[in-house]
Parts: sequence; C-alpha cells; structure tokens
Amino acid sequence: MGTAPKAEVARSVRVPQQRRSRRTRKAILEAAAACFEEAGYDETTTAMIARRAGISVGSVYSYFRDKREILIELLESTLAEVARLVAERLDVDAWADADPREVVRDLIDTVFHTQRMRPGLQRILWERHFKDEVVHTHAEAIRDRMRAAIRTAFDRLSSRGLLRDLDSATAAAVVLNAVQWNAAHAFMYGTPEWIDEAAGATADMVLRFLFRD
Amino acid sequence: MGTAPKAEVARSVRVPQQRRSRRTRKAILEAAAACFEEAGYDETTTAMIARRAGISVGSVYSYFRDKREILIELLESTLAEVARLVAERLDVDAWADADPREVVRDLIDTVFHTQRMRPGLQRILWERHFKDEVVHTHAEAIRDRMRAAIRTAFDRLSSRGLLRDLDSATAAAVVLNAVQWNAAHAFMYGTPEWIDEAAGATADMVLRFLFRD
Amino acid sequence: MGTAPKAEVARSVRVPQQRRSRRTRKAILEAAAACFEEAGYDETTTAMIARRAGISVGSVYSYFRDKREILIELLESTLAEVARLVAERLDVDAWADADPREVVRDLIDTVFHTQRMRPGLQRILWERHFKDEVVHTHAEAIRDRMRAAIRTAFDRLSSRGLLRDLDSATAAAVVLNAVQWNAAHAFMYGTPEWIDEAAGATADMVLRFLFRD
Amino acid sequence: MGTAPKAEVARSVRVPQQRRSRRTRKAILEAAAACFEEAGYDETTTAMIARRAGISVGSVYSYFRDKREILIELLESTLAEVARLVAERLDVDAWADADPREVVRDLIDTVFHTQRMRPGLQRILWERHFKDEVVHTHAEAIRDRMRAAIRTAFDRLSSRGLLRDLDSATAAAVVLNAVQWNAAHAFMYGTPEWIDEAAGATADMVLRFLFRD
DNA sequence: GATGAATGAGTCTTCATTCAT
DNA sequence: CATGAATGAAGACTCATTCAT
Repeated sequence: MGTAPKAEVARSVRVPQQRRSRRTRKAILEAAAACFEEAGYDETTTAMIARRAGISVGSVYSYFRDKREILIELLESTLAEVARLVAERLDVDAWADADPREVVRDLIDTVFHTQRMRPGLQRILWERHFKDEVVHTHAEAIRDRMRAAIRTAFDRLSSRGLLRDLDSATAAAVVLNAVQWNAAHAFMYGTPEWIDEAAGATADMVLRFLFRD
Repeated sequence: MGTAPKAEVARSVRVPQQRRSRRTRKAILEAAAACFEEAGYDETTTAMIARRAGISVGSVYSYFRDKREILIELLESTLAEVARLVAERLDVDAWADADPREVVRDLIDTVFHTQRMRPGLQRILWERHFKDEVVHTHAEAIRDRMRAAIRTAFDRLSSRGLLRDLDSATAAAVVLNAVQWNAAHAFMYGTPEWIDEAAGATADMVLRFLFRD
Repeated sequence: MGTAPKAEVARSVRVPQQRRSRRTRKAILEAAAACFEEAGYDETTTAMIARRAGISVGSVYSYFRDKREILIELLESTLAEVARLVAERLDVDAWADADPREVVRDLIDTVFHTQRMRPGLQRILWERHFKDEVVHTHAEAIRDRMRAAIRTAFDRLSSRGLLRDLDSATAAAVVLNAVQWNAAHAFMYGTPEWIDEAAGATADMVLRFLFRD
Repeated sequence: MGTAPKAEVARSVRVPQQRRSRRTRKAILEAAAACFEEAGYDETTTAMIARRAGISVGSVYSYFRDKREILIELLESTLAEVARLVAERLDVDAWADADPREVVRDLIDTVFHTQRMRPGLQRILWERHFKDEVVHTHAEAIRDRMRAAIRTAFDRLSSRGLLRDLDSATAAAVVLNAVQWNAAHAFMYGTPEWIDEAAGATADMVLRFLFRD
C-alpha cells in the first residue's frame, strides 16, 4: 500500500512511478474537492470522484481507505493553509509598537481572509461540522489556535494599558465568533460589496468593544 | 405544501377522525423530532419514526409526502415559535420610553433565547442549513425578520439621537450575526456558565458598538 | 422487525400477513438451501437467493440479517432434525434388555441415517466446518450429543458385562468418528450399494471392537 | 500445468536466472502456504502472498497462472510428500515375515503420520475438498493410492491365512476412512495426549476387525 | 384509512488480474 | 523480467417509497 520505496536502488524506475502516484493522489483530491463543492459530501459517490479524476473506483480505494478519509485529508490541508496564514499574520511579536487599532484591524482582516481560502471546501466543512466528530475536532483545533493568538494579542495590548478592562479569554472567544460568523456568512451568501461593508462594521464593533475611547 | 386533503366526505363523521388525524400527525412530528435530535436527519429512517410514533410506515406517508417534508414542517413550527418570540419581545412600540440600553440588552437576550427553544432541532437546522435549499431559505426568512426588527429598533433609538452614527441595516446584520453565532456556539458546545458569560460579553460589545458614550 | 403481532385484535387482518410472512421466510430458506447445494455457499449471492425465491433482495434482508444468518438457520434446523432423530433412536433406556449387538447396530444405523437428512446441506456444513466458527460450534454440539449418547449406551452395555474392557469415552469418540466419516463419505461420493456395503463393514468393525467374542 | 516456459534463449545466461527463478517460485509457494494456513485460502489475497514473498504481485502471476494454481501446486507437493511416505512405509514387500499385527499398526501409524505433515495445509485441503473439484480429485487420488496399498497389505496377510474372512477392498476403504478421519480430527481439534489415545484406540479397533482372535 | 411486506435502485468496498513503464 | 498502479466486475447491504390486503 502506498509508495514505500524499497531501497535507494533503481531510482530511475521508482521515481516516475512515485511521480505518477503523487499525480493520481492529487487528481483524486482535486476531483473529490470539486465534487464535494458542487454536490455536497453525501451526494458525492466514489464513482463520481473516480470518473472526474479520470481513474477507476478501485484506484480511489488504493489511495484512501474510504470517502471520509478523502474529506479528512482535504480538510486537513485546508486547515493547514489556514493555520499557516494565522501563524504568519497573527504573529503578535511583530506588533510590538504598531498602532494598536491597526493590530486589531489586522486580526479581523486575517479571520475574514481565512474564509477566502477554498471557500467551497469551507462550506463542506460547515456542512459536516455537526455531523462528523473528526471534522468538528479538527475545526475546533484551528479555532482554538486562533482564539489563543487573539487572546495573546489582547493581553499584549492590555499590558500597554491600551484596552478596556476585559477578561481577555472571554473577549477573544466572543470576538472570534462574531468575526468568524460574520465573515463566513458574508462570503457564503453575500456580494463582494457586502463583504467589505460587513468587514468594516465588524471591525468598528470590535474596536469599540476593546478600546477605551 | 402540507398534506393533500384526501376527500370531502361527510363532515360529521370526519370530525372525530380529524381529531385523531391531528393527533397522529403530531405524534409523527414529535417522534421525528426526537429521532432527528438523537440520531441526526440522515441517520433517522422512516421506520424509526413510525415505530416511535406507534404507527406504521405507510401511515407516515399518508400524512407527509416524504421524510424531508417532516423536517420542513418541524422547522417551520420551530421557526414560527421563534418568530412569535421575536414578535413579542422585539415589539419596538413598547420601547418608546424605555432605557435604550435595556432595549438592546433585551434584543440580545431574545436572540440568545431563541437558541433555548428546541435546541436539538436547531442543531439539525444548522446541519441542513448548507445542504438543503429549502431549510436555508426558511432559516434566512426568520433571520430577515429578526434583522428587520433589530433594524427598526436601531432606527427608533437613532431617531431619539441615542445611537452613534451608523448604517442601521449593516449594523443590524452584523449585530445579529455576532449575537446569533455566539449564542448558537455557546448553547451547542458551552456550559451554562459559559452561556452567561458569553451573553454578557456579547451584550457589552454590542452596547459599546451602538451607543455614543 | 419480524412479525410481532401488536395485539389480539384485528386477527383477521394480521393472520394472512403472518401466513404470507411465514411463506416468504420459508421460500427464502428453501431457495437459499437449493442455491447453496447447487453452487456452494460462497458462490451463492443474495440476488440469486432472492430471484429463486421470487422476491427482491431487500426482502431477503428484512427476514435475515445477512447471508450467513440464512445458513445458520438452515444449519440449525438441519441439526435440530438430526438431534430429534438422535434423541429418538439413541434412547438408551429403551434398550434395557435388547440384544446388545442390535443396540450397537442401531447406533451405527442412526449415525448413517443422519447423513440421509438433507444431504446437500450437510455437504455445505462440511464445506463451512473449517471456515466458520459458528458452524463448527453448532456441528460440534450435535456431535457431542451423539458422542454422549453413544458413551452412555456403552456404559450400560458394559455394566451388564457385555463389552470388552474399554474406556467408554475414548471408544465412543473413536467409534463416532469412524462411523460418521464412513457414512459421510459413502453418502457424498458412493453409490447406494456402496453405502450398504460400507454400513455393513463399519458395523462389523465396531462390533468386533466392542464385544468380547 | 505449471508455468508456461517463456522462451528458449541462451542457456548459459539462463542457468543462474533459472536458479533464481526456482528460488522465487519456492518463496511464493512458502509465502502462500503460510498465508493460507494463517488466514485461509479465500481470505488470502495475492497481494499478501507477494508481500510475504518479498516480490511484486505481477511476479506472482509470472510464476503461476492464478491464485488457485498456487494452491494446487502446494497441494500436489504436499500429497507427493504423503505419497512418498506411503510408498516407503506401506511397502508391503518388506513385511513378508513381519509380525502381522505390527504391519497393521504400522499402517495406521502411517496414516496418522500423514496428518503431521504440513498440518496447516491439510486443513486448507479439507476446507477446499468440498468446494474445488480439482482439490477433491487430487485428494481422492492419493486416497486411492493409500487404499490400494492397504488392500494389498490385507491381501498378503490374508493369503498367509492371518485375517478374518473379509472383502479386502471394502475393509481397506472402511479402515482408511476410520483411521484417516480419526487422525484428522485428533490433529485438528485434539491435544497431543488425545492424538495418542485416539491412535491407540483406533489401532485396537482395526486390529480386532482384521484378525481372527 | 391503516398496515407492513415488498421493492430495487443505489452505495460502498474488495481483489484477482493485467499491463505500461 | 520485475514492478505495482490501475482496472472494473461483482457482491453485500440499505432504506425511502409504494401498494396489495
């Protein structure tokens, strides 16, 4: 199962096979993502995925244990992307002397941004969120990360005496929920203009919430 | 929509049967609600519903066109309840001279309250929200109603010069999203204490957002 | 699941349904038995059984959890028949003063007889004996019964001083194996004449083994 | 039967390859035997065999037409071993003046012994005996050989006036069945002690059957 | 109207076998 | 010759829906 290279010998023979393998694997993931986005997870059959990937049903099963595993992998890679973005943009150390309001705007912008990544898959993620424990857990893990980053940011700003007197943990959770759902809703059902408007109003709300003035 | 009336036979004979009919119909809805909440919509079979309602599968189909129609009706009645609550508690006319902050607190409290109604079904509603156009439409309709009520409240408060300078439509949407998702999340995954805490912080955020001071 | 009559009411409605149910169930068992005998267990598909029974695949599954359960039920009823025969014919109490050699001949005859019952199914039983723990257990249970009956018979004869000095448990086991396999082999692969001949020689062998002279 | 010889190319080049070939072939057979014994024939996949043999699935198919052919070859070699043992130990000429009882004891011991050879495979053999015509035929062939050898032995002993008046063919068949199944059963399901006990009692039975006294 | 047996299309999944590299 | 990715036929099983009784 898989590509497990036997040894360092015969690399010229193995390499193209591995490349082909990787290509097939990727084709399955892409086909599955497309199917899921178009028809929904439950409505997508393994046969549909195979057809779209231009391979046979059997091949799907030689790369993934079952349909669910494809979703999980897709979900993981999406969340990894999100996590990378979060790690990059919520890097609180870089904010040392930044305009505190800009810091928060950045925070909110980042959360809105995460919704821009693979939006189709994110809808599937919401679709499965209440049905699949694993999906829920994975999604909750990335949320925790964002929540923690936000809280740290709040604590930093607070230690500089810039924030109102708030419980940073509660504030982070409430703000994340408010921002995330406004973002998700805007991206799923809103126009581009509305996204901007919603982002602006959300930022306004959060800023008023956090800052003294 | 609803169940096609079978015939227009002797009314005097029908009446007790209609009473029984209504009872059976209710039994089906209750059984379905219980099943959906316990096992989820997809995982619930019509046989499970019938057994739980103490009738036969065939009977289920003489009251409802199909499984989905049961869900829609359940959803409709839940949303009707929510709508009733909203109509009652967001009755802006009653707020004429009320403490404006109390008005907003009431608003938020109401939104949080809606999550307390048939919480199991609400989870199903979320579960289907992204999968079923009709569910989405229905849910969006009640949201629109709440949004409109909130906006009207904002406009009233605004006309009394009590609010910051905001676009009431945008503000209503953003506030509703923020409050609703914080409420849903708290009720689905939080402890009772967290629900209170989240409600408090959310109210705090919204109040700061809306009011001048 | 099944026919679970709700109450003693409406018997005129329920009865024919039960009758129909029972008929369908029987049809499935008969069709399955025929398929198993003709094609073997593994080679028989649920679709084949359904087609032969003149019903749909789904119906098969509403009467039996799966294919294996059909086999088990078939096996159980076969073994029940065998057990009944054994209980009847190996009733040692009836042998009190019988000609001891006749007793043993009867014993052997009974074992041979068991092979005459549903011979096709018995082949399937052998076929599954080494593959299916449950089949093996069931078969072994009936063997134990036969072994015990034989041993008791030996003990009775022994107490009348009619047998050679033997360990009755070992003797019973060895005799049962010898007779059973000779019987099975004869019935599966031999002609009617050979069955008689084998039965005779087997009886001769066992008699010499047991009796002094 | 066997693997179709691919071509008649340069023999000097082939020789070492043939040696490797033979080694690979043996590896496949051993791997298959191990898999069959552990998991059963049907449950063993060609991939399992290949992995265990340390080669690729494709290679398995360049040595054997299909999975079944591996079993047949395994069966043939097992039976060849058995046949060799039988030929050696049932060599009636060597018994000319031997103690006739010892001759028979040897006979029985030999049959018991055959069960000691590749016991795992023998179980597979029983498992397939009723499902696979070829397996059955092969097994029956070796049985015929044993039956013939036994019969010849009986005839020799008989011509020396040592046996009771029996039809040697029938006696040989019945004795073989009795001994073989007692042996098989003991080896498959019995303890070592039981094997000895069963062997002893079986020998006792057969001796009483054959000899006058 | 009620019943629940019957339906059968639709899914997932497995694995012996082939064949391009 | 070896490889192992690809194939696809086949089979078990489910369940919303229908309809004869």
